[in-house]
Order: sequence, then C-alpha cells, then structure tokens
Amino acid sequence: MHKKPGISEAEWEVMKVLWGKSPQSSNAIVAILEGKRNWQPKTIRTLINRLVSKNAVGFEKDGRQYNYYPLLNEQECIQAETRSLIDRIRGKAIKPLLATFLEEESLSPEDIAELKEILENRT
Amino acid sequence: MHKKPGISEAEWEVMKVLWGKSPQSSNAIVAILEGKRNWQPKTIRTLINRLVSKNAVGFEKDGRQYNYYPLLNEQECIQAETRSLIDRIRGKAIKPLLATFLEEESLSPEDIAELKEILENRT
DNA sequence: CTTTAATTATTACACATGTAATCCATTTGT
DNA sequence: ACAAATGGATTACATGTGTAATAATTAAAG
Repeated sequence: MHKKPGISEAEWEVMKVLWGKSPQSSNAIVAILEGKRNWQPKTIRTLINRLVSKNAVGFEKDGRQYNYYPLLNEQECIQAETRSLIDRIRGKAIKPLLATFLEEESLSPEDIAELKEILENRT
Repeated sequence: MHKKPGISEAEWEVMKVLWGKSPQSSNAIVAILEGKRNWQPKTIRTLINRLVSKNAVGFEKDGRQYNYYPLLNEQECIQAETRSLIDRIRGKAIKPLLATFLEEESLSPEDIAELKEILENRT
C-alpha cells in the first residue's frame, strides 16, 4: 500500500510563492523563482503542474492563461512537516533539535517571551 | 547536478536502532523493527544495505554474519533534518512550529530548564 | 558428505522527485 | 494571412524510495 504523496521540497518553493500572493500567473511564479533557485522556466511549470495534480494548487482560466492559487493552508502544511520530523526522531532526544531551532532562527522578543511562557506552563 | 542523497524516512528507523545499540546483527535489527513497523524481514535488509551503500552504516564480519554499526552521528543527523525543515519554511513564521514542538513532545524537567536558559541568553 | 536452513547479494517494480525538452494550440506581430 | 512567440500538455530520463522476491552461498544438521 503506497502512502499519499506529500509536497516535495522543490514544490514547497512554489507553494510559498502562492501563499505569499495569489492568484498568480505561471509567468509571475516563474519570474519570482528564477531569481531564488537556479531553475529553468520549464522546471517551474512542471512543479506547478504536479501541485495541480496533487490538488495542492488550483487555477482559474483567464483567457488562454491560468492563474494559480493554493488549495492547502500554509499553517497546516507547516504543522504536517513538523509532525513528520517529530515522527522521524520519535523516541530520541528532542531537545537538541529544539536547541537548533532556538539558536538558528530569528525570533522577536515577543516570540521569545511567548515560548518561555509555553515552557513555564509545561513544567 | 544531482544533490547528495540523504537518509530516507524508512532508513531512519534502522539508524535509530543502531544509534540505540551497536553493533547489531541484521537479525537483531529485524527483530526490533518487525515489532514497530509492519515490514517484512527482506524489506529491512534492503534498508540496511542501502544505508551501507550510502556510507551511513558500516559492518564487521563475524564469521558469515555481519554486525552493523552507524557511521553517522545521531545529533548531526537530527540537526541536518532540522535545518532542512527550517530551510523549507524559511521566511515564514517559525513560532507556530516551535509551539507545536513544545506542546507535543515529552520533555524532561531538565530539558525544559535548559531550553529556558537558551531562550534567556537569546534575549 | 549431502540436504537444509540461514544469510548475504542481486534483481524487481511502481511511484516520487529533480530537472527539463518537445509538442501543440493559440495569440500576436508584420 | 502567415510566421513567430508564448503558454499549456505531454513526454523524458536518471535517481530515490517503499516494498519486497529470488538467487547464491555457506554453515549447520543429519
């Protein structure tokens, strides 16, 4: 039994563009991503098509062109990835992982305060 | 240009077994994993072999049998996965993700104290 | 020694993913 | 009206991954 396919790493880049603004034409998506990743336009179109196949992205026709928009919620996708990582290391020390996050990422003072509060309440 | 292959989700299960104790025979690994995942022994052996091909696992012969041990450090692998997730959601709110972690996972009081300290020092 | 059982090695096969190119239809410039 | 460009649809192809089965080898049992 094969498991439901998720959104691949490359496809995530497209989702992020659409979560940032939607709907957008493939041209617009291509323009944005060509700068960030070293991808050919054809490659980016393939990714868009795959996301449509996966029902992660929908589109409306505007004459001959399509305008794409996300069908999945950003926060839910992030949570799904997070849970996937948690599952992967389940049974192992979660702390070093968290430490990596806390050290590497830019958090606002408010974020930090809020996270501290979560930790307090867990004790 | 193809990127270096990582350790797949299924392979991680094998790594976890070996990080828990090593070296171990394939039989021992199979015995442990048959309980947790619904895998055939042949499947598990395939995973072990792939890890050997990837230089993630080494082995010493003990007569006709092999005893396997990890060649990669657990903490580093966890960090790599963590960074991969961070990259994936880069530019997006990291806080909800952290909140998920902090709420879902079981952390010891010592862990919590240590994490709080990390947060303090970041302020 | 020969048959059997256990282990490792090799092969299989469908679907996913990275990374595009080609084909086809339609719009647009001349 | 015709040619060129553009955008979507289809096809490509190597490698990775899940999930094993089969073949080859060798140790153990009789």
